[in-house]
Amino acid sequence: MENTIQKIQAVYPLSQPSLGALTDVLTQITVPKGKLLFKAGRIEKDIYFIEQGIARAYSIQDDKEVTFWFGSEGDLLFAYNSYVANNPGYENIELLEDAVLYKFSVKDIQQLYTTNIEIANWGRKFAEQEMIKTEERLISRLFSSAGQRYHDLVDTAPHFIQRIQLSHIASYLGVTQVTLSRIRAGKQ
Amino acid sequence: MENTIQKIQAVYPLSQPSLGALTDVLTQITVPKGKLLFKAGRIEKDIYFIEQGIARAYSIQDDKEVTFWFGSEGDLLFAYNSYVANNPGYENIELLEDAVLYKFSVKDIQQLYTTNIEIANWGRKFAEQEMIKTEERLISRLFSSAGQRYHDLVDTAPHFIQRIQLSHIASYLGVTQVTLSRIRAGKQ
DNA sequence: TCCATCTTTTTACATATGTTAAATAATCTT
DNA sequence: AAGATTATTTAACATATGTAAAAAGATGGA
Repeated sequence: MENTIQKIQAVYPLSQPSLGALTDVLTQITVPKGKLLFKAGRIEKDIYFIEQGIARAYSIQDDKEVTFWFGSEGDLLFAYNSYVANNPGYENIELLEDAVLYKFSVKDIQQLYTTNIEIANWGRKFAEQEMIKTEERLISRLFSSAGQRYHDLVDTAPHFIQRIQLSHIASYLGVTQVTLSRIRAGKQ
Repeated sequence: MENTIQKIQAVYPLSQPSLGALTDVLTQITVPKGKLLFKAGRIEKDIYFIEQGIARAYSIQDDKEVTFWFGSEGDLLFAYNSYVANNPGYENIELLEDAVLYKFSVKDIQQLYTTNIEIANWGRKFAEQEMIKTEERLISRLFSSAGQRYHDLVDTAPHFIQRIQLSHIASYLGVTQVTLSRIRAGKQ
């Protein structure tokens, strides 16, 4: 569980006992490529660390899939509204490769939040970092053209470009695959 | 400080002693319309609750202001990167009306986070709620046209439409003011 | 290795949105 | 109240991106 431990300590360093309390609630599972782990409209009870593999989150809008997130090793899979407020999620999350995950329940982590101040602060830092990342994605949409954002993605997350099919990348960038082809051909 | 207290308790209910510990670090200030409270590139040491007034956050991109956030009574003014990581912010925050704010320092709140588990969980819930709100803004951009988003804003936040000039609204919606005029005229 | 399927690119055309500028409307100042 | 300034709408034109369909390329199974 190397990637998972590294992610946990990168969010907010925990003492050995607190780290133990957190890892005690984790269970390893393997999931095949193509598995739809989260479905929109459900209250999701579990959260997963990605130890190995790649995933995308999408929603259906006017009969079309809109991809709005990619994750890989070290990222967490969770439904925002289920995690925060025990409400139905709007995200479908699909594994794009065979994956190894560490699973735990929202209930377990919330129990730890109210009893262990280190883990409460871990949860705070985790939410703060997700908040920053989400804000960055929003800002990048507001400030940059699809072409710029494609090149940013090539520079900062080449593994996404290499491992994910272009129809999903185009959707993520907010353009059609035709436009992404034009971008890749250097026509803008 | 009615709006501020109400906001604090809405994020995560605090016991009387914890609420006292938090409000003890607040100072009331008044700020005139037009004041630029946060400037991009600075490490911002303070955070503010909006007790009364309205504000916008924007950045400069290619010589143009891009507005990406509005806030009013009960919202917090803070620079994401300064609050989370003590880094320079990318946001300019301008008061659009004469305002009453409650000010406190990032340092003070972080001190409380490490010593008071209730306030640590308050900070966690606050970040989680900001994360959800930011994700919602992103999703709304991805899924809805500017026209739909304008009508959503009219329905869910009419005070923003009434109190904020249309050039800022257009920027927030990600279109030019010409397009917003066409939307308002019902031409789409 | 060949065929079927899936993915990506290219083409041709339609259209929504941007740009620039002018006209109208609203607000502020003295 | 008049004039000046600022905000909003309208018009005319240019262009980037979407749509639909076909072509080209890649992948996988028998």
